[in-house]
Amino acid sequence: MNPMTSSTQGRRGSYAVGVARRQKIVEAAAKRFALEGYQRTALTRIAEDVGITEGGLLHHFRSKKHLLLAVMEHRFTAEAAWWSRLPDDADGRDILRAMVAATERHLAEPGLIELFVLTSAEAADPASAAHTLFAERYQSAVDELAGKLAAARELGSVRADTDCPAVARECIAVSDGLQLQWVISGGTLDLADAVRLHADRIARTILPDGEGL
Amino acid sequence: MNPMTSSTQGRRGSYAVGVARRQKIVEAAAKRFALEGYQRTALTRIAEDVGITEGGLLHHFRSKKHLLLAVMEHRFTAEAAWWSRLPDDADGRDILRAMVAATERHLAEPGLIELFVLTSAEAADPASAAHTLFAERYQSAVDELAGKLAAARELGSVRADTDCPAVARECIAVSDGLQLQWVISGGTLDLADAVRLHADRIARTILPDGEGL
DNA sequence: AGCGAAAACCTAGTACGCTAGGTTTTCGGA
DNA sequence: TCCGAAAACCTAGCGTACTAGGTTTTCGCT
Repeated sequence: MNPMTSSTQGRRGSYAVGVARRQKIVEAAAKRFALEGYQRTALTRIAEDVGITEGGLLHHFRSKKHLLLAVMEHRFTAEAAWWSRLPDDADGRDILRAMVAATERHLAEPGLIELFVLTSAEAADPASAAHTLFAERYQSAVDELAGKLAAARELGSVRADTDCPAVARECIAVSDGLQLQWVISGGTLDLADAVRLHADRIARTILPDGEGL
Repeated sequence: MNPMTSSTQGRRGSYAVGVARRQKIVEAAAKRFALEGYQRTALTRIAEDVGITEGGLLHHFRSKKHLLLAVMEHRFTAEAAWWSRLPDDADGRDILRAMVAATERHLAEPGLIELFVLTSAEAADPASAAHTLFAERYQSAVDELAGKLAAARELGSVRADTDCPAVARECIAVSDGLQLQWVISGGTLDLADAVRLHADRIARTILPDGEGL
């Protein structure tokens, strides 16, 4: 029998101390990243926060980017949980309104959009770990949204000639693109309103009544 | 008289050697960044390429980010020049088609979109130099596109009830957001097609005939 | 021509991200 | 209970971005 299934296999998992430590690290990192920015926070500081050495921290997270990734993964999980609360039989209008609501929630969490933009850039490098995470996230985000739209189309609350995956991609692109413009404008841009305007345009082209939101 | 206007003012400008050096540095940096990526290229390498020390390089560009910025500024200038070729009396359809064409041009230049996404993230920090550049770029990009749309609206080739700045922002957001999805998909996504689909939707909502492209 | 001030460039040193390899701690099983 | 293997953690050292301060080069002006 191979070592993985053997009864005498070595201890594979983490120790209790390790799990607790990692959680503390992610919390400390999230706090510092949001507060002073990713670039400006030194790993040594985070390590100090949780009472270990920089080297010790790097045992748990192979690189600073991996740590950023862990923080973002945390956020994504919360985001996915929120979306799953949208009922399966939601009509087209409900779905578009949920998009707008999601943007408003993002705005409420300070520093989140900045971190998102940063991780996006990191993900541009195919060799990075962020790339894998983001590739998966985008795939599932597009798929989920497209799926909900397709379900609504079956129920007749979205036009039959709608290209659901394309609309889903576009909505996500607008959301990301406007978020970028928002951070760069220094918060001047009325992000929620801009997203609403787009959702309204989508509504006029994919809802059977041709009306906006 | 103040020192700025005095005939005995010190030599303010750069020397010929300096100008030439800076140009060489930007060229070398652009090449390396596109080839091996921003993070992976060391300043020492670029300095070697142009025959100076790392310290010497940092005399011309205060930081690696400033250098990246200089490279991007180069690209933006070329981009602006391209857009200025669009005639002032272009109708709504022409403008939307130009958007699609712009995307196709971006795709032709390898590494450009990656660099753009990277600089975007950098620009999220209000204290960075990239922030200022991007803020200006977005403002002028939105203004120019909105202006062209408004002109078309005056000529009747765009509906009278169109919110031109909003449409401009949305177009740019979609372009940026889809570019992000493109790099993350590893080039799998048909970017040009996705942009075309959006332009088509815009066309149906802002052109008088209600037709697509 | 050559003075002199500013640009151009270099050297030395610092902080940070990260690696390699060693030491200590945890904890399931004999 | 206590062995031992893996996790947890540390120390030492490297490469890179960047700073401070000094030296050399450029070039307008007299």
